[in-house]
Amino acid sequence: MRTLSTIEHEERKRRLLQAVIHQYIKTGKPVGSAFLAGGRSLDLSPATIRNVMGELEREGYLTHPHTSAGRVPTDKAYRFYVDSLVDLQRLAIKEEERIRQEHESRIREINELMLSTSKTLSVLSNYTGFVTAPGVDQSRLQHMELIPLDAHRLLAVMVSDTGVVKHRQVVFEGPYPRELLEPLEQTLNQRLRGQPFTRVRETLLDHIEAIHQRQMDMLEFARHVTEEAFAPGESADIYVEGAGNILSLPEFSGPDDLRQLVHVLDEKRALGDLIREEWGVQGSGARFPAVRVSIGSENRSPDMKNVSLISSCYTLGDRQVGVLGIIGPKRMEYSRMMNLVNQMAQAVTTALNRMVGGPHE
Amino acid sequence: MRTLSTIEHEERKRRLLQAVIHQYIKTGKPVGSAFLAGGRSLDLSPATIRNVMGELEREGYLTHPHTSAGRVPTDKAYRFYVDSLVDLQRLAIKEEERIRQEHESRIREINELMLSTSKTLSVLSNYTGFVTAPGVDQSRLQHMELIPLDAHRLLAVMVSDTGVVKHRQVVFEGPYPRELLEPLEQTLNQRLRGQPFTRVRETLLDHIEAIHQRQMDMLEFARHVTEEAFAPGESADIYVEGAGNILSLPEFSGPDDLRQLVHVLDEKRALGDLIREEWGVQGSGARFPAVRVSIGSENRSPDMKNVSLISSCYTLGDRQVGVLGIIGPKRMEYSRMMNLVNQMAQAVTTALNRMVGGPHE
DNA sequence: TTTTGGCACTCCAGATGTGCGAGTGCTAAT
DNA sequence: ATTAGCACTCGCACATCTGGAGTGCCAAAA
Repeated sequence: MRTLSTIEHEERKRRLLQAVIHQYIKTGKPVGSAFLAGGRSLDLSPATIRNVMGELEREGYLTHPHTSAGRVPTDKAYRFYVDSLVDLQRLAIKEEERIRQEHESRIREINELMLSTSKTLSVLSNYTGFVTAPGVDQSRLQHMELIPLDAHRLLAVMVSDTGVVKHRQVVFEGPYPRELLEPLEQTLNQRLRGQPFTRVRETLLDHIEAIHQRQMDMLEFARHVTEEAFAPGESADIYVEGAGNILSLPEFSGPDDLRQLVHVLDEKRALGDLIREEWGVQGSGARFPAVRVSIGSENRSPDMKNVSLISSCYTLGDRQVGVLGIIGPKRMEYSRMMNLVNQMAQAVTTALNRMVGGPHE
Repeated sequence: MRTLSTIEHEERKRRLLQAVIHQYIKTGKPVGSAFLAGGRSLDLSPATIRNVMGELEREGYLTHPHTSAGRVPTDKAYRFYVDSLVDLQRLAIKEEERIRQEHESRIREINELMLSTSKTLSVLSNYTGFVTAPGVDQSRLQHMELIPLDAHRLLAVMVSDTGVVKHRQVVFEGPYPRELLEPLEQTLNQRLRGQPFTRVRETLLDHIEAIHQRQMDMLEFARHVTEEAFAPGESADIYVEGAGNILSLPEFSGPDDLRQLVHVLDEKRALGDLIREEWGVQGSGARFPAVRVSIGSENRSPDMKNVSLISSCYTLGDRQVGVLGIIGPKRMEYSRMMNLVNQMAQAVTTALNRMVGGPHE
């Protein structure tokens, strides 16, 4: 029989590995040599396959659960698999339609958009879907309003250019100078429009003496309002849906793995940090690979060593303002899921830009 | 031996039942006659105890998991047990302190109050804690503001007397008459202040012709704003914390029970309805029993047949505006938990009233 | 009449054993 | 380089066994 060149050999190995992973993803059970020999794409005997699998195991792509079980892909194998999925072949039109239908109905507010998005992700993937709301870090103040509530409380309403509305009560010990409300509001709007949220507080406190031109009263008033309104608050607006889905998977039978996972989902703050970290590292500089995949131990959090995270970001203009994605088992249909996440990211981007731009822009 | 009167007999039975439940709550394992005989409070032989337990079983208070296991309390037994816990003896001062400390720090906004409350409940109980935000049904509109965003969008901000702020974008097809903003705002505030939220929409739409006095333009404008601003939106503001806690309990080992439960917690909307229903039935009319307990099958939802729900409501003035509580296994330390929930309800009531009333009232 | 000790009985839980099948690794033949 | 064949290894499912915990009932004691 003809001698195989090293290149051909490697190529075959790769094909075999893909077959193993593919099969394992489908069934979730360790896959043995006999089965693969049965499939038509590889035309080899079980014995040969065994040899190759042996190699792959030595190179760290496969493992045995125990001596006489089939092979199971390692994280390294998944990584290889995902990397080779550059194609990202278009979803069948049908599925694309499905996404639209499921998602596009009645979203008018940011809040609804987030809710709808996480739910859609969860339903279509059958795993856990999440979205982070447009981050305060990335947004700029567009408008600010001070609404008097009573003699010693007023409500500061802040609207960001991403369409997110935040509000905050400002409480005074005694009655505040009501007549200064409007002038202050004007000043604030003048100075703050377009400022990134993160800096708004310091900038303003730094330059607040400029207000002094008017009145001594105003100074204290302005300072207090600023302090309170822009005090760092609860962050981590993250929407999670379908946490239950993931629990019904066979691989999470042990109550230990399971609890870990729920713990992650429970601690939304932590989850938010994790996701932001994932996307924060390399800024929007790199021509973005659109969809990122973290497999098992590649994740920062050890609690997520048994799951994979597929995420993408959505943008407003050219700023990436939020992240969305799904959390599922390591063995999942990566190509479909990556597509789903990708589509959703685009959908959200579109929706967001239209919402903020208004219907006529 | 002396004859026992029926009364004495019943009394003993009761004591025995309590002992069984108590023990089962502690250990989670079926309790047998021998064990109870060992305890000093009952001074009876195992045989006698068996007899009595037999009776209790026939009356539906106890069951066998299988022929030769100890007895396990039924829902009926738990109900009995809870009903007999009228005492609600004060928590040890220490624990009361703990609640204060854990909870009272830095809550200034309703949102933070809710967050902090559910978290506190969860941490102190080690189960799952929840709070429903002050219901829209129970609140009245206190103030309303219309903030122009751009040529065809404005933001309606509504403040309820419970301190909850809602906002909503109103989008116009074309530009709206900006000069009518202030008059409309005034009119709205005049007519709507003090109206219950639930009715605000119809009332206004009914009487909207009254505005007609001014201008024809105004009519359409006002109608559109009203429609959009008060359109029924996402309801179910419910905060849930510590969903993970409950999963680590031995009784939820089977993935089936477990998934049910997570499902409930996942579907916050459903959970909210459930809870509201629980408290909606008999209005605030009855001198309120402060803390309510639903055990297993007493719950409306079949998904909750394996857990108990301990809840109480908090009030603003004399209106009960929200519900809080914990979800835990049927076998839990009812007296302690009921106390906890009770305390928390009082704490939230205090905080809420102070917040809304302001620091000087 | 009530309580109690005794006893037979039941049934689960855990330990132990067995056969089977799936899958491997190696070697010798092709 | 590939393949067939074969011995070997384990885990899994199943049956079997056994100890113990707990019951129900009965007859004796209080």
